[in-house]
Amino acid sequence: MKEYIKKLKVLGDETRVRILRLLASVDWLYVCEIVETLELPFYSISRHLKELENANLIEQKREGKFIRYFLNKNESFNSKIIDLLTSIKSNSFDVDDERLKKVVANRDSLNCKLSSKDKKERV
Amino acid sequence: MKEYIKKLKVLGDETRVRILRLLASVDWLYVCEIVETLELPFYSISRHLKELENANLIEQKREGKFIRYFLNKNESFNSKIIDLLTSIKSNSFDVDDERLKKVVANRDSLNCKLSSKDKKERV
DNA sequence: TTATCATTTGTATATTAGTGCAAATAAACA
DNA sequence: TGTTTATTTGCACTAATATACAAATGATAA
Repeated sequence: MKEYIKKLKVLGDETRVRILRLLASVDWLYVCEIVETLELPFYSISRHLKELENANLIEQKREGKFIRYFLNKNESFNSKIIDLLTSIKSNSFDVDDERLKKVVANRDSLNCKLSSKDKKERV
Repeated sequence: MKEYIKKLKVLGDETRVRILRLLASVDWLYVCEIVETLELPFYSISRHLKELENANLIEQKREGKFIRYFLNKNESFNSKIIDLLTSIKSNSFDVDDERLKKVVANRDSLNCKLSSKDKKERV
């Protein structure tokens, strides 16, 4: 499929848009931080991240036990997409932003084990 | 579904992106002109137009036997989407633009019957 | 080496979307 | 009125996506 359609197709999902917006507001995030922020199961976030990566919208880098994800800023079309997405105003984004702030602030005491357990119970 | 996701979702299809680009380059088009330009079956174009309309990206207006479609320019998010799409460079768009030029030039002698027959035979 | 933690993946199932034909509308015209 | 033309729609079929669980992988630490 054409590269640009692949990118556009991947935008048609709220979780993926939320992930892209998170990554647009900080340099990078661990998978578990995204899980924590969006309150969705690990495997769900993982699959969405893979789709975003297949569309070359994001990239990853392993850091020991953790994996960092960050925006791929090497393509001008990507930047235009991010501009479009960050222009959207929505309640759920505000909530995400709030939670992200806390998660990043507590990065030192990061403990993915607890939060992912949390998630399972809450669902 | 949230309005903005509905719009983004609808962009994940090449035919719909091609339709939006056509409509961005002229004031309006008859359905049969889009069929003629994109060389796709009538029913396929019709269905895609309906999806674009459901997402409030385009509007229609009947003119006698024909129906005109045109961009909905009343939402700023729509304009941003159109800007994004028109920034894409692609061979197939060039071909569309060429054909559209001819179709619009021959608008006076418009004859949808012939061209849609054409389509069926070519497929 | 075993245990633990972060993340991904295989498989199964459910849901949604795309494709194509033929029939249905809606307007115009003979 | 019946016919033709432009467009939409119902239905059947196939293909793509989403969702969930459990098991697998890859890294670290005990």
